Amino acid sequence: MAKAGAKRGSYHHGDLARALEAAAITVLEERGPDGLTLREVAAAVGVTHAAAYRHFEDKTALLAAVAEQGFRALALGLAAAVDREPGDALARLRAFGEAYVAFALDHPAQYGVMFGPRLNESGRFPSLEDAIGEVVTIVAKDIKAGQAAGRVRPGRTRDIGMSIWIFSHGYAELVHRRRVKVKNRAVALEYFQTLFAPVLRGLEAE
Amino acid sequence: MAKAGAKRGSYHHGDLARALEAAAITVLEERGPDGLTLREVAAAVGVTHAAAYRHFEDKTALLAAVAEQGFRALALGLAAAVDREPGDALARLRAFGEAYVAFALDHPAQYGVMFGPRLNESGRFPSLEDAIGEVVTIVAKDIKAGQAAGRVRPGRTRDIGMSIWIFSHGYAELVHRRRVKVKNRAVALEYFQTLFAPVLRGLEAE
DNA sequence: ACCTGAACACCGTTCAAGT
DNA sequence: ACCTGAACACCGTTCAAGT
Repeated sequence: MAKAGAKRGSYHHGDLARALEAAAITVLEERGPDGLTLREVAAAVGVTHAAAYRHFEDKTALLAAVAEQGFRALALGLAAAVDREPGDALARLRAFGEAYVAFALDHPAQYGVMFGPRLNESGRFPSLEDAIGEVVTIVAKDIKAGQAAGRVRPGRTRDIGMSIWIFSHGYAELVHRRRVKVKNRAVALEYFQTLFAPVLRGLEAE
Repeated sequence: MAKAGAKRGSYHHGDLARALEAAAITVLEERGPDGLTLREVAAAVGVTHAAAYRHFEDKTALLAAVAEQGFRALALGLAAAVDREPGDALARLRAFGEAYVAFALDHPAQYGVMFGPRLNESGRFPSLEDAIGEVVTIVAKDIKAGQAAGRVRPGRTRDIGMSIWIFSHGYAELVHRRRVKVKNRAVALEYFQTLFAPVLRGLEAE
């Protein structure tokens, strides 16, 4: 049982670290954020669970790697969505929020790890912090452009970015917890637009 | 070690169920949402961990009871805060959001349980659902009053309530995860007001 | 009726030992 | 240098046995 799951080649001289990260994401999306065990991840890769400790200090370190990879993927997705948007600064902010929610909906378990366990207490994993910084940078850029164009209300750019993050994250969270009830992905995104529009209106220049 | 913690009286004919709930909340706020074990809760009450199963079907059921109690306390706090507010409907909505965030900040671990583990998948714990309903009812009442007074934008009451919930929850979540950086409770509440004001402005009648 | 004691399967972590 | 095997302490859950 422990050696099921194939992967014939030995990981001697392979990249076990990345193989474990990838397997962790797979297991995560199958079993949910709580069901992840180091032992199953190792088994999925065809290796003893103790082998993981050669590459990750502990289970938290593996989760931090998964979270970091998630934030980098999120940043790429957000940048692409914003660049794809032909409208003005406000339209780009709307696209940002929608792409953010879409990522959370499409990777629920990974998103759960990104925000779930209190990773990075006491500043372990500085590269995780860097990855989060990328996300923040993306909104900030468009908010400044919007302010320069007189479409977004003046004031601290960071505050406006936070508001957008808070609302997008809060929405994704409550959908995951089934407190916002939506039938499917399409409806979830549509309902987000409905709720997000008035919020954005509050962030417009008067 | 297992019998430390005092509580001289036998729980034979006492209310072990509620004693376990109370102990769970204490342990939770000390150890954090992840560090809670059934065994430590039982030990804190002076009972074998197996005894808990006479009162709760499993660990999840105990957590659900903790969550339910949390939602009821939250509803009481929100109702009190709103009633204390002398201003108009919008001021009451602001008071609602602030009281919501205050509760989350003051009971971080319990709040984590209320939204953390995927409790209540497949409709176990219907009374938990009831408790959540109380919270929703409170906002709805004031939104309707605000709409009647022409202060809150017309449209689906539920949507506006959701937006307020989403923003308050999202803020509390990101503070807990240290993604919103604030020095202390007072600053956290003040910063919430700063961010919440423009959002509320978007929900005003035009 | 309510709780204890002991067992079971499972987990994260460690470490000597193999190659 | 990298992985295995076996051990350790701990967990949730179950159940026969005590009172």
